[in-house]
Amino acid sequence: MAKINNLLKKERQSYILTRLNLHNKVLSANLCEDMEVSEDTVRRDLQELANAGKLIKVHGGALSLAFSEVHSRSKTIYSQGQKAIIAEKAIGLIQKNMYVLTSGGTTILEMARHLPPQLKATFITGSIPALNAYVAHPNINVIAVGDRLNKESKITVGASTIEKIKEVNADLCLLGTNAIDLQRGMTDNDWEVVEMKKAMIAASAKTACLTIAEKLNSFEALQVCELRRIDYLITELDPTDKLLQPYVKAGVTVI
Amino acid sequence: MAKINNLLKKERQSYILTRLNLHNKVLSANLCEDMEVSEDTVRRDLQELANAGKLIKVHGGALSLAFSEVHSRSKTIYSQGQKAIIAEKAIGLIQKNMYVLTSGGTTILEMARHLPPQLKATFITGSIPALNAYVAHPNINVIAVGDRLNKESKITVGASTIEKIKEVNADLCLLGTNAIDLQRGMTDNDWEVVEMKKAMIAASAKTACLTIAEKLNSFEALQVCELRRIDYLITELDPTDKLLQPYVKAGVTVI
DNA sequence: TACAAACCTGCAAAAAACTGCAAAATCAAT
DNA sequence: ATTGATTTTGCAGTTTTTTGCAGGTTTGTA
Repeated sequence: MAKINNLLKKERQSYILTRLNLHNKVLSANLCEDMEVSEDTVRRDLQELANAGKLIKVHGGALSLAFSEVHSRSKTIYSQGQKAIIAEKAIGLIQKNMYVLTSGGTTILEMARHLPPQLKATFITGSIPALNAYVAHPNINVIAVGDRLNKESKITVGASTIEKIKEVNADLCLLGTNAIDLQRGMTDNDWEVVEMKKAMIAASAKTACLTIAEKLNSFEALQVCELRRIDYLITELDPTDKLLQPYVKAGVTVI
Repeated sequence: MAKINNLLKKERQSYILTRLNLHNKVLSANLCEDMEVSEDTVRRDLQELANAGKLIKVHGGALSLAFSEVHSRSKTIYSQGQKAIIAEKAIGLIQKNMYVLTSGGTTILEMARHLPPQLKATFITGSIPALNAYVAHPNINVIAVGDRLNKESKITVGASTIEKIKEVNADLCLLGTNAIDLQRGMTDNDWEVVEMKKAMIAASAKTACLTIAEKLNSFEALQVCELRRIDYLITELDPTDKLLQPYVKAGVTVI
């Protein structure tokens, strides 16, 4: 970083803000070296800018305002909206009298809440929160696959669950997804959950993968299935989005 | 997962939350490796975030709030105070490592919420609301008996459910009760629910009948079991209450 | 029941922040 | 240009924050 000296107070502060916009963070030690002023001066500058609400002061430096917004309330509501978009798209795949296998997860839950009241279909799942949502629906049939409960993921797991799923010939499988990328396909971090999802995919004619775009191109330790086993990829983005083109090219129908 | 170093404290915590939102859980060991700080620092970060209510700290890592928020809405239950009394009495019957079959209903639900956190036992049920309550408990094992869902009563019913229950040798069966009287024993109004309860009683060494006193000496169309099959009768009243004496005389242990 | 991993407590070193103060710089008039 | 008021800056000493570590304890699991 270039050294700049003999700055007036105003100039220093605008320099700090410029750097902050560029890198989203500044360190006091760096600033006082580059501007050739004492740490105290830098600290006082940061303090003033923080009081003016132009940055967030932290121990050792400062962060840009964009930083705090990442996990604010508005962000969580925003992601709720994204999941609602995904939910609507997924519902478009469900036709009358279909048998639908679903996993758990917040995205699936959102879909369960958005199901149109007149829809007639049969939903099969081991996810307790999903079951909870399905029972509120007036017309669908619900089948719970039972066995031991994995309390962390709130789904039933175990041999009996897998067996029951294998007996099903479902039309569609809707899977909430923790991670997906081109090389490793769909991956997850819980062995039992992975086994469940594998069984669901095997028991369904078509598989749809629901995920917010944030989780695209990330991976976890355990593979659920290769990318080519996935028929539909559903995100909140427009199918023409640049981020999704690699998946289109790989043969997945992106919705 | 990519390594990122030289982070400010706020950045570290933000990074943790991002990863948590992405994958629903993080391991301390992973985090301290990826951010290149000591385990102590990670632990302190997680502790602070947990105190701020941004995540759930668990042994070895942390969990996202997204999942646990789902079941937080608790409707006010009819005569909740009385049901709490019944719940406490019923819990007194449960001993360590017991296998307990339970039906559904608000009284059972109240009991599920009152279970002492250190209790270790196995609970088996087909009731979705009960399952929802059981998953929140840190130590119990939970087994869901699965099959078609009866949406009115929110329990699983059908041949497969009955079969599964028959395989169990439970120590105790806790039944929420719609109606009980001296002549007809326990009665109910839903064919499928009655079949489930019959199976549960047959599969248990002891049967406890939970009911508010209001429902004593009333009856419904379908018999679940005769009075002599009931080992314990649990109401909110004192066992010496006049209303209960006929049941004592009939050989039921009134609690 | 034994073992390893995770946890907690207290401590100490390093970095950063704060406090008060005086020197230096800036500004605004003459 | 000079002077006086005001602001800004740097410094010394002290306090706080952060971090890692040593130890002893708890916890989860096989």
